[in-house]
Amino acid sequence: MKTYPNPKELSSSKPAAKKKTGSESGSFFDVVFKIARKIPRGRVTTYGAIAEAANIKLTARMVGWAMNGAGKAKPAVPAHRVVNSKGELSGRSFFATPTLMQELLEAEGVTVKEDKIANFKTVFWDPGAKPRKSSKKDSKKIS
DNA sequence: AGTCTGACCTGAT
DNA sequence: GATCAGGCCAGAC
Repeated sequence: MKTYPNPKELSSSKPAAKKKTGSESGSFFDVVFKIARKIPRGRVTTYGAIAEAANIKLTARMVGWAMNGAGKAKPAVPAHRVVNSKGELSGRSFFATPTLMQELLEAEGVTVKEDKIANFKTVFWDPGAKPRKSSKKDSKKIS
């Protein structure tokens, strides 16, 4: 819906370029982008998980906002690998095409059913989890 | 400076 | 088990 008086093109945001005191995290956007880009192929994560990995400083909502610049972020952020807690492609409408998100996921080996991740829990990847080698299967229980 | 929205999450009813 | 409501932080007008 957009209550914007003049949607035009939403070209006001400019997250990139914004150093801060030299801290690793320039903007909260950067943090989200970093984690989003860290998502392995064929795997998906949730906004909440990213927020948690970001330092709790951000909330799940903020993560979604950061994704607003994902399309402009470079390299492009795999926002299609980010879904909500329900495993639904909530932001699919924000993509170039509402089906692009699903296509990308399926192209990576992720099974999408009805705009939702089929084995969401299976393909779910925790940004906070250590990238340890696959010594064992990641049996994670989502709270 | 104040207001409002926003790709969410969790708890409570 | 499903639905409602509140909360959260940050950017844009």
